[in-house]
Amino acid sequence: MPELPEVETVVRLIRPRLVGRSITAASVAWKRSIGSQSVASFARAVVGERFESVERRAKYIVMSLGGRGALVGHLRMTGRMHVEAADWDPGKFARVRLDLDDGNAFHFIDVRKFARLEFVRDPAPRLADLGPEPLGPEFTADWLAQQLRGCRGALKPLLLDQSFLAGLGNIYVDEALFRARLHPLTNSRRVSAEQAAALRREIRAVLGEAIEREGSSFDTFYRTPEGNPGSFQHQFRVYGRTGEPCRDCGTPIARSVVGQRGTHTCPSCQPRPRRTRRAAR
DNA sequence: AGCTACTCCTGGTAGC
DNA sequence: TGCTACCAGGAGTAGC
Repeated sequence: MPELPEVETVVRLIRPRLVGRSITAASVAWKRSIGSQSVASFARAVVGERFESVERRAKYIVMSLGGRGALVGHLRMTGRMHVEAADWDPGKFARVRLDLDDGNAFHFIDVRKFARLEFVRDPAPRLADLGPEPLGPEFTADWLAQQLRGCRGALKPLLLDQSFLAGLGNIYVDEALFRARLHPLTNSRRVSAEQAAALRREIRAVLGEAIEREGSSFDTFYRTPEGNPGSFQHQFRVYGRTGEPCRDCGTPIARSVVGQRGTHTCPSCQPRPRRTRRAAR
């Protein structure tokens, strides 16, 4: 499922094909994909507008349409974006199509219908609650250590909270926690300054490496806008490796549930915190 | 504040 | 082969 590296990959690939292009027609095959706006008013809002910029903020894709507004996209689990020649067939999961003035068409494709592509006059309000970018300058070891000291809950749900830190999802949280040798149930308040520094370093490392490899494709869903799978799934150390030997110590990777999310750890490299709350299942 | 549960969805898979 | 049941999960929301 698209997390920060996958969204970044999508943005980098579609940006040069969209910026400067104008929308000549819009059609919507699944109404909820565009949020609560009617298809007619969505089409009125976007047709004739020109893409000025395509940027990523956390897992959102913000496509600015002049001063008139913006398209804000979120791929959730199975969303995809393509810019292709007008006769390209987007398949049965096509949800929104925007024809462009250069003869291409932008396609918003989504199997599970959770993804959104909404027109808003001002994207700022819906991005206002997001925490800092993990690859940005605000995300320092000191900042993380200080924030963690002020929180009480388990580490993993906090890292998944987009208002705390914006862009991580289940896969990269599991990978970063493993690399930092921290158990997902560690109480945030008990993370030392050294551990916070390691966690910050590993979060940035795992995201950076994943972007280099154009994200992770371990199922049939995520593809780059060129239709290629990413390759970071080959670098997974714990995610999806339940029962397989830890690459560092050979101990079988364990699966548990933390915060209703499948969670993968090496029981030996990431020992459970001394004073645990009840582990979920 | 921090939990839990629920909602939205459907392809893939396990079990029979 | 064909059926059913269940699973995955990002984010928003509600309730305790």
